[in-house]
Amino acid sequence: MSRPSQPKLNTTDHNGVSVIQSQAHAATSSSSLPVSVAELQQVPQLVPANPSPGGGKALPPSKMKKPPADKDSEEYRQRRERNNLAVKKSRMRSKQKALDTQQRVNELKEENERLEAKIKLLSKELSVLKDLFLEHAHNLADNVQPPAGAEGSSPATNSTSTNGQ
Amino acid sequence: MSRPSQPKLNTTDHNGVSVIQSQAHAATSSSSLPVSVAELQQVPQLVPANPSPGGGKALPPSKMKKPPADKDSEEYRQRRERNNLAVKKSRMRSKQKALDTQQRVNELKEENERLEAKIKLLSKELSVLKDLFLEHAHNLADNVQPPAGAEGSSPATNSTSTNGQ
DNA sequence: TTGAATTGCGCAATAG
DNA sequence: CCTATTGCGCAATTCA
Repeated sequence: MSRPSQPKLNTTDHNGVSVIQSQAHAATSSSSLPVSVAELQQVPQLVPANPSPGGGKALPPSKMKKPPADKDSEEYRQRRERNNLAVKKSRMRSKQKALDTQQRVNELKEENERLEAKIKLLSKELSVLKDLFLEHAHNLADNVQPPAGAEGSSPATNSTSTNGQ
Repeated sequence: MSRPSQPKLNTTDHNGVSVIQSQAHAATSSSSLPVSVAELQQVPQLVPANPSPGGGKALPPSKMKKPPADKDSEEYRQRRERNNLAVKKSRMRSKQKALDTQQRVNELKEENERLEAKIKLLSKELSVLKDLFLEHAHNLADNVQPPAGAEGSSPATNSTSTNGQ
């Protein structure tokens, strides 16, 4: 949780030294094995040994920390490369996700506009119908029963306010 | 796991070598001299000279490249630090922006729901009013004019379909 | 030309 | 043990 490892030290924290042999990938000709010297670099074993003492089973709490990092070790290089790939992948996904999210915003905004337009339309329709309704109601209430169709007799059209959000 | 195995463009791109002297601020040794050794490291001038050829004006194609990078130069360190700062800042903003965008999505989604609910409501209201209207229209059309308020005479309520967009 | 801002990349610590 | 994430520094580029 959180980030305990935060040495406020500025320049060069863990990095310290980072010498990488420039294995110019140029040539590519014959010399197949570029680096392979020094593979017998034994790390100081923090734990003397663990030859299944007694029963000969279980070895769970092997609190083996980390032998710093065998620099030019073959395996080291391999791990680094793997990690580098993972990092690249992860970052790619991250970026993609950001793009997707941005696009989502655009889509939602669009839909929002559509919905608002629809609301406007419905509101208008409603208001019209209500007005018509009121008009009739008035006619009925006033007992005004014209013999044959008589419109345009409403001086003040009560505009019903649309539901205020 | 599928390991595409990177072809060759392996590590050490521009990096090549990256040795960073610890430069522990704590005076580890007696030489209290802060830092100022080796400052006369002149870089090989890539361009011999540029004595304004022709007129004494204009200097567009001054292909002055960058003397690689004076490693322990005082100014170098300063520039690095500045850049590191800028990088941190930039990344912070970038991350913040991503968060904001994500939140924007949430807000828009919320508003969308609200709008849809409103649409549903309005549609319902409209449908009711329309029905009522039709009913009355029928009554009038059928010339059904009860002496004094007599409703409930519509056996089949015509359900007007709501406008489907 | 200069300096800040971005960007791609590798390293190491750590989370899962 | 391995991959995925994350913070960080370096260097090349792009912007102003």
